[in-house]
Amino acid sequence: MTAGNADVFAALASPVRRELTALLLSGPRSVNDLASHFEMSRPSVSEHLRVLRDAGLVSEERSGRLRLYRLEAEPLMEVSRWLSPYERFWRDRLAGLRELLDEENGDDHER
Amino acid sequence: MTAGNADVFAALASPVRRELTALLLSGPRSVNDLASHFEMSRPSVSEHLRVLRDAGLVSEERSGRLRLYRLEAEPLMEVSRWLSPYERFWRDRLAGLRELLDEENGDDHER
DNA sequence: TTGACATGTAGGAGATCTCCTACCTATTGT
DNA sequence: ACAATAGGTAGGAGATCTCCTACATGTCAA
Repeated sequence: MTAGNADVFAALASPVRRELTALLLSGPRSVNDLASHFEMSRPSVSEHLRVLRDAGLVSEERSGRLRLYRLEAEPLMEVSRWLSPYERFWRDRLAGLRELLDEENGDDHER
Repeated sequence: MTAGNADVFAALASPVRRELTALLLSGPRSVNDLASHFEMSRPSVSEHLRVLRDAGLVSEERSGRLRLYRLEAEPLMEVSRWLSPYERFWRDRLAGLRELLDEENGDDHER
């Protein structure tokens, strides 16, 4: 089970785990490297990494005695796909709002 | 405090709450209307709505003895903004993948 | 081989989540 | 005013989360 069966949103619900994914944006990192950015113990970071792994958000690659964690794109793309109907929703909303503003004052706006 | 102080990602971590926001895409709905789509008790749905409200994802408007819950765009836009660096990430990744495939097309590999 | 390092796992304490069943309040229709 | 309707809140049971400290495992260097 390398894949992501677990809930991606639940995995991203923790600020710690979001920071972990942010750290991994710049490339793969070892556990100790990642853990050094937090106050909490290294084993706790390890557990957060497991949650991310179970959600498919990261993968691990062994390299000697290091384990490099790497960000995986697919689950994030899922989030993006989930978001798209809502993007349409707020675009419509903003369009409606602008219409309203336009008709409420005939002034010309800058920009 | 109508605004969303609570964690949007945590609010979206629950499948029930994601389904609630999906239901609200088509427009404002009352609590009973929303609750009718779930197996769980109405008070439990009410609590989920509170979590969404605390995150700013929905707002409530009283209309007689009904309370209409309405989807709010702003927190979803925050999610979208959070996502954008990752979008860049996976685009780069896909671009790299295509490059790799293109150059593998030239020579023949086994399989 | 031995020691040092990198990391995962076990087990547990305490906090939080999720659901329930009462119960309370506000609004509407008669 | 009274009953019915809509919906929030209290309190609690059980599950899950989050963190910790040991401890186990695997790898490298001497």
